[in-house]
Amino acid sequence: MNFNEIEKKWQKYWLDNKSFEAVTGSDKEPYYILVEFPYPSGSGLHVGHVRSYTAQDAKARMMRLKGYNVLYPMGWDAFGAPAEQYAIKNHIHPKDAVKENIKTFKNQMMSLGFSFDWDREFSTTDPEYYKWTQWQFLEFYKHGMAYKEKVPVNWCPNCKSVLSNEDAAGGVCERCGEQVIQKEKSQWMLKMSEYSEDLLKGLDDTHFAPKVKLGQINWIGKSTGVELDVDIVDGGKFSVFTTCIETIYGITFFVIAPDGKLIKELLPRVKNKEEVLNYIEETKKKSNMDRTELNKGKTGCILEGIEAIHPITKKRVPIFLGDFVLGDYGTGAVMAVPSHDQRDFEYAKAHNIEMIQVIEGKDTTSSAFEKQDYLNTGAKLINSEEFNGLTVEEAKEKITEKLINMGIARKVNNYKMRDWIFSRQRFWGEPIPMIHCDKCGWVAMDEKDLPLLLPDVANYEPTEDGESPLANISDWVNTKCPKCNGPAKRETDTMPNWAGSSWYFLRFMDPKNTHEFASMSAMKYWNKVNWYNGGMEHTARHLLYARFWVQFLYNIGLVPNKEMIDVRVSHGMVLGSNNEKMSKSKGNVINPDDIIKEYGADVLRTYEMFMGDYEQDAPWSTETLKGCKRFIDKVIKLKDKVVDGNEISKSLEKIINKSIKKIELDYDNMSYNTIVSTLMILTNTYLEQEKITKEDYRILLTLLNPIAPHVTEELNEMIGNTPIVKSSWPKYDEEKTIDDTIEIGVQVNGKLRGSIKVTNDMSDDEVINLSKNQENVKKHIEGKEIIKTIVIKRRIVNIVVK
RNA sequence: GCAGGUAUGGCGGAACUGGCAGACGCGCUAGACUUAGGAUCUAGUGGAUUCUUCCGUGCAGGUUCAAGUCCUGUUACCUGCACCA
Repeated sequence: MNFNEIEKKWQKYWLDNKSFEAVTGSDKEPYYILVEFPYPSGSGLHVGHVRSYTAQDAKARMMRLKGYNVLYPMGWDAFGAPAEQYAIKNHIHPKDAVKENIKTFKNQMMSLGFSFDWDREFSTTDPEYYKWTQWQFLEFYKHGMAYKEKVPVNWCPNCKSVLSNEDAAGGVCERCGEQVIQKEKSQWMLKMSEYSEDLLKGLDDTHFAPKVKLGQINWIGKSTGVELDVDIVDGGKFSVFTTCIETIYGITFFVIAPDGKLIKELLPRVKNKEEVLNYIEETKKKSNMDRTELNKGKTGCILEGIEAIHPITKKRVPIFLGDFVLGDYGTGAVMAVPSHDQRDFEYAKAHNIEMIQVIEGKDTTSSAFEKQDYLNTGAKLINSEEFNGLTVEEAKEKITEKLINMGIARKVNNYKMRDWIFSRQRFWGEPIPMIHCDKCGWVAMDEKDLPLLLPDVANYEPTEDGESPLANISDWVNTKCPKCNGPAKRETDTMPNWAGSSWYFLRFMDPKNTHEFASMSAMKYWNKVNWYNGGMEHTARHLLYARFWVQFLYNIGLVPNKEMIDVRVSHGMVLGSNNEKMSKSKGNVINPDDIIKEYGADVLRTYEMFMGDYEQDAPWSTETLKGCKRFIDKVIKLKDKVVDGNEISKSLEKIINKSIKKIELDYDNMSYNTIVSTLMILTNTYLEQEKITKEDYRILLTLLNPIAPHVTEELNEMIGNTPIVKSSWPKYDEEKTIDDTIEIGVQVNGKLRGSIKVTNDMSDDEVINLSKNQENVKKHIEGKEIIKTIVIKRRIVNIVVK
């Protein structure tokens, strides 16, 4: 059997017959299965893609056989740095590079037989698509959700571009690994922080995997506490945020952020201006990395000439500057309680500041007694006037109450999640459809003029000064103000690559729509993405951006649900055979094309499903792959045993029914590896038979079809059946999944001593008698007193003796 | 440091609400067929053993007639976040 030929044959058949067309509005029940669309990079499809695409493909094919109207689409996330860099490196226009790469990817996907509805294909770089990305940006802008602000941003000196906090995680550039530094730049921002609470609450309406939900919760980073006003001697005040208001009597100093607004206000009153300014400058030079990893020493200096007043005791308290306080979190200032916070403790030691212990229970001369150690332990307050003797939990309430009554505090939630920096100094992204006019300021482009196309130019490399390459193209930049018609300039920054992927799953529901990004009726029909799969590396950010985007659209009435993704799961990586991440430098990369050529797409698909727990990483093993080839060969060999017959063989009835049931359950649990092993067992059982009927064979082929679609279609055709793709999933009969007689173990004192065959109608007494008559069991209970006998139906017998 | 996850033969991994640990596959051993085998088929394969048992799911305890599974403690590795007040 020439698998290359039959694979091509069936791929053509499916395409010609539109076998996988998803029809919006069909009477069948809709089911939307999604995989993350890839960056069409120059290196082609990775075996990791094959794993998740096959898993979802098998699910899609199975659901179609079960009668669902399945939407399983594919497209291309082709904007962004990887495509641009590839183009620069290979000296071609990104547009052409992307076209080329998409072709490669699509061919590879075709050769794997994925059942995508190719009629719905699009790329985020298509003007017909990014027109709507731009249109949605304007919606953000019109609703006050997009704004431009000069902010200290993460800057990658190598890529010459601004990075979002997410892209600069850990203080290094996500793309090139270069150290990120801080730079002030005027950037478009989306007010994602306004959605913190909604994004948190919305998780309840989803069925994301627990670890995925947790990832979201961690990014949002909610903490509940108290914002407290603090007066300054000789006038003025500032606020601090704390989650430990119970330690208020332990305050011995305040610390404010060197990069925050507060210090700018206070600066005129500071006496040691030079020292303070020096420290501020120093902080600016430090990258994120320095502030977190390399420089945990508690640097800083006191603000001379400024003192705070303790809100309750009215004592004078010094104020310090310290870069362990962040300007953009909370109020940019903290109350420092060195006895009960390790950072404050270290700072106090470094600057010789006194400490007051206010919670009893630990010696605080060498380290702080922190909240994670005292909370919920019944620890009591000391040195806290009328609150002495209260537990921490009681004091938290009482002190908060007192401060609120005094009018100097309020309960506040803070979130780590910041606004989304939406500007990139890049060529290869969606142009931001904004125009700056000296008279009118920022003006949104007219919707009618969208899409704002990227200019066709030869030079698209980033400029030295960090401006977008678009800034050099004066034809494009110079335009007229939509408001006053005077001379104006276009925004030259482009959108981040996360933009296009934040709503692509909506477009798939209605990809050809020319007058809206997707019609409400189409979105209502498909309702939600039922099952979304992607890598763990995207679960935090991409999912958060996409959910934010959708929630915004929902709030302005443009999508039917606040959450448009119901189930989200993440697959494990395919590692190299040495158990390390596949990479060119390690020489452990497996190219799917080579495997398809040598073993066929069906074997590769089967193997990737079989290789291990779907959510866990798994190393590549060509040996195991060969085992899967043997399995497929066995299925082919079975054809020689087939005799006419439209009934299931009596001898196979049980195992067939059991297998169908097991496989359905496994699809729900994403246990793809046990689906394959169940099919292997079924095949092995068939092989033991003298003859099998056409019906036996047809059922096996149908069950295997979602995973190995080509060879099963071919074999099915050879025995004269209509194509599986036009048939339906076999039904099982619950009654026939139960064996009449089974063998169960017999234990004595919990140790296995024998086994017996039992039938369904046997009474417990009969089972016990049978057990006791077992040779080996007899030996172990002889001359001993039987204390207890436990019979678990169809499972086990345990005789307890003394 | 914080949060989460994982730990089962030589290897990848099975084991539903606690109920015969090691399914299935790889590898290995022996045999058959072969000029040949890196093809195929058959049998075996957790360890130890006095051949009947004993020991075995990271480690130490506990609950139970019964624990990979539940509880307490602990170790190692992986992932994410990381001076977030």
